[in-house]
Amino acid sequence: MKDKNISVAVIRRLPKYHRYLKEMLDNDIKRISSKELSKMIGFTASQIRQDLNNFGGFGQQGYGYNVEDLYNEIGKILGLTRNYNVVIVGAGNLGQALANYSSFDKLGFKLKAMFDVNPKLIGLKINNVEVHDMDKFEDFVKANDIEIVYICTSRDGAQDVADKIQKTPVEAIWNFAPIDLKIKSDVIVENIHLIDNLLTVSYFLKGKME
Amino acid sequence: MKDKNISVAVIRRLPKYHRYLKEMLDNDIKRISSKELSKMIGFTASQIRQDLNNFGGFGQQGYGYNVEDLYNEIGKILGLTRNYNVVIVGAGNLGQALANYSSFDKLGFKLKAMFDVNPKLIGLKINNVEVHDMDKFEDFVKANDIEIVYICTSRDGAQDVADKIQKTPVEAIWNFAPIDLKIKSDVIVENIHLIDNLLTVSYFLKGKME
DNA sequence: CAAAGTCTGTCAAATAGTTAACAAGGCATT
DNA sequence: AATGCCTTGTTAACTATTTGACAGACTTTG
Repeated sequence: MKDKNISVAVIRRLPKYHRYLKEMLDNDIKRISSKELSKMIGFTASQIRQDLNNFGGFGQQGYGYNVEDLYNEIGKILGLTRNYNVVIVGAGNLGQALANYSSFDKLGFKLKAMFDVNPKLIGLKINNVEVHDMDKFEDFVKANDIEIVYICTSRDGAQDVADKIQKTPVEAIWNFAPIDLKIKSDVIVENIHLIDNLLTVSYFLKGKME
Repeated sequence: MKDKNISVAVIRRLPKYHRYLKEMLDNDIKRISSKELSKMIGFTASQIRQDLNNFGGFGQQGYGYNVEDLYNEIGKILGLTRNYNVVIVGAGNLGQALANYSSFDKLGFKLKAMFDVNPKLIGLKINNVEVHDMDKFEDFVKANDIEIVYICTSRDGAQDVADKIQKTPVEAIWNFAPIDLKIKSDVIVENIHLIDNLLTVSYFLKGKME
């Protein structure tokens, strides 16, 4: 399964398939056709078949797709076959919110520690995970095979964290700070730019009013 | 400025322009060419000119763009010329995090109230905004000209909130619950699907390892 | 077990989005 | 005030993505 030449557009749809298939699985639905899935998920049936075929022929003519198999296959494609060690930097409300989401844990993203510079937060336990002093970050990350860091600091702290990360074997950053991190190495960066997203809301709102 | 036929791809880049222009403004940079901006922002110069030209000729040949003017123009396009009344449903960590972000307020998104079903949270004040009982939601929203609702509930509570919203004049939803809301009216929905985003991280991580 | 119906995989067509190229016009400098 | 340099706006070429169409394969049903 050498996923070469798969476009990002396709990749970003995969989690949605995964989500809907999980729901079907929970509702004991055994099979699904691209047409039915289309109705639920809102993509065209053609697109669904095209998307899935990038990774192999998971369906069967005259039958459709086996929900459980397809769910597992997409899980594999998304890298959900093993656990990832994770830490959160920034133990404010947002960091705590992420620490408390059990769904990340269930998918294999295992939170090993949190870090902050604020003495009031250091030592706290959130959902059984301890908040450490940021001083300990590099050592901890190296010693515990951390692969992903969620950056939940303020805008100003984020680049510092990114710089520190580049001195470690960390492979990926999930960034919530409203800034584009400058990264020299090949660390993967995925951003949640809340403000950017909110501004599209006001754009469309404005369009409605006119 | 009849923004007809503008593609969503363009719209989603506008907030990024806005963000970079703000930074330049703060650094007293008066003018910028598409080429320089390209270097900073990572889009091609051609794309930048193309994007901006969808909305009008903001630049000047031989000179470039006036940073302040362009910032203001993009602000206008994004609907940042007035305030929006907002409430948050779900006063857990995430709701509280959003309530505490001053940047939303600065851009004109004015938080008027929060709502929750949890008696322990009701009555609390977060950043000077009170948490009300969810029972009061519809009345409050109607009485206070609320236009945008941020849904920060669990997955299970979200659709109920969406249903309630459709009985009010609320125009837009910013949804953080991991579900695609079923909406019959023409309410604008913008989703932050954290899990979907995180799964793209594991996808790319997996790709790196191979 | 054969006929009728369904549904995938895939190729081709259509649409959308991005990049390249350049003419025309303003700026800066002498 | 004229020359040369920049930089936009814009058109056209190119690339990517989505949709449509259908042959072939499997399922279902009687």
